[in-house]
Amino acid sequence: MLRISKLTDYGTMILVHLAAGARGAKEGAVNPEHLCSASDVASGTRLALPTVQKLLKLLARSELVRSVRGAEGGYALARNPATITAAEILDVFEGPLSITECSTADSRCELEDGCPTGGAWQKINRGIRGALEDISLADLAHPPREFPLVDLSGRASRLRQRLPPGQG
Amino acid sequence: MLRISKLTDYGTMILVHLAAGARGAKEGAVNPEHLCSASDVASGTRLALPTVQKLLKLLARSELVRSVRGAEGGYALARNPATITAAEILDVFEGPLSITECSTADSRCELEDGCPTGGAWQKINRGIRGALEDISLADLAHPPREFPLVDLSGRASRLRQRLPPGQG
DNA sequence: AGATACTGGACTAAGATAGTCCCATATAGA
DNA sequence: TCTATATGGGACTATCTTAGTCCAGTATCT
Repeated sequence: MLRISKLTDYGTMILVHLAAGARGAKEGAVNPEHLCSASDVASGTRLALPTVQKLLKLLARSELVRSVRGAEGGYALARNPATITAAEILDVFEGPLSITECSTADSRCELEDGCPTGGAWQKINRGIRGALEDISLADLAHPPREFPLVDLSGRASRLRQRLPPGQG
Repeated sequence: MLRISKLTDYGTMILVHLAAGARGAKEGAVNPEHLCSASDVASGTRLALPTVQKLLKLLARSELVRSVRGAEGGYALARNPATITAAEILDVFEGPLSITECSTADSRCELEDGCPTGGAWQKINRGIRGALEDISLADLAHPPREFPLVDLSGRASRLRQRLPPGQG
């Protein structure tokens, strides 16, 4: 099935950690403004420090995380976790890549003329992306029991008999 | 974004070609029962022959394609294209892999206890998979303008303002 | 028998991935 | 000002995956 890299998974853990904010700061209040150092994050997530450093650097270059240099510096979310989407997170770590090569902007598909799939995977990709834009970092931190994804098909569904309505 | 490999893309082209069946056979009728040789498929899809041979071998081992050996042999779909799902196609070429490593059956995630994402990606993965099970090979051959995918979030949507109802 | 065509597997080159390390730079506080 | 603490930028390596090719074996039709 479709895969995201380990680093993306780690990166998500880091973001969730930052969203939880200053756990361990004074009176244990959750405060996403609180600066966490890379070491804080590494011990909090149990990931290796060099890996965490690398990923935080990446995140700081994106618009999801801000950084403060120097002693007492660190990292914090740049925006409210509810406004950061899963799609944005994937963009940071995997780039704006597409489900197939021939659907990225700068690679011309030399088979396109006779391509019998007519870009179906690309359309599916856009559908998935749209769905991921509806999932926020806050959701990732406190996920519902399931993410009921429905109707990629664009038609009345024949096969579906999954979740009853009204859960979540 | 989430990616499928080139080979999966090629494999889909091959399946679509087989679904179109005996184009070029007598009176041009579409007949998915018609046996196509690897060379037929290669010239029909403009893919390299060795690659097509490799992929057809893979497909023949799955339950999607049947093969007949010997002179006048070849490959044909084993089932009606409307009953073959995009999820099954991905399974053949990418294996029953998951969006993250720690959600496959035989790899234990040593971070699971403290994993702050609580398996959110895995849940998203199941959602995507469910949606892909609603897309048939027949759909891939004649895709709608878009695959409107909705509501991965499990809540009322805040951000959505995409496709108007009633298209497809 | 000979031609056709699938079967199984080996093999290679190129690229992506995961992880580590080093040095430069910025800041707070003694 | 000096020092400790942190981030910033990037190089580097081992390993795995991917894409693509090729060959020897086997089945079947004419």
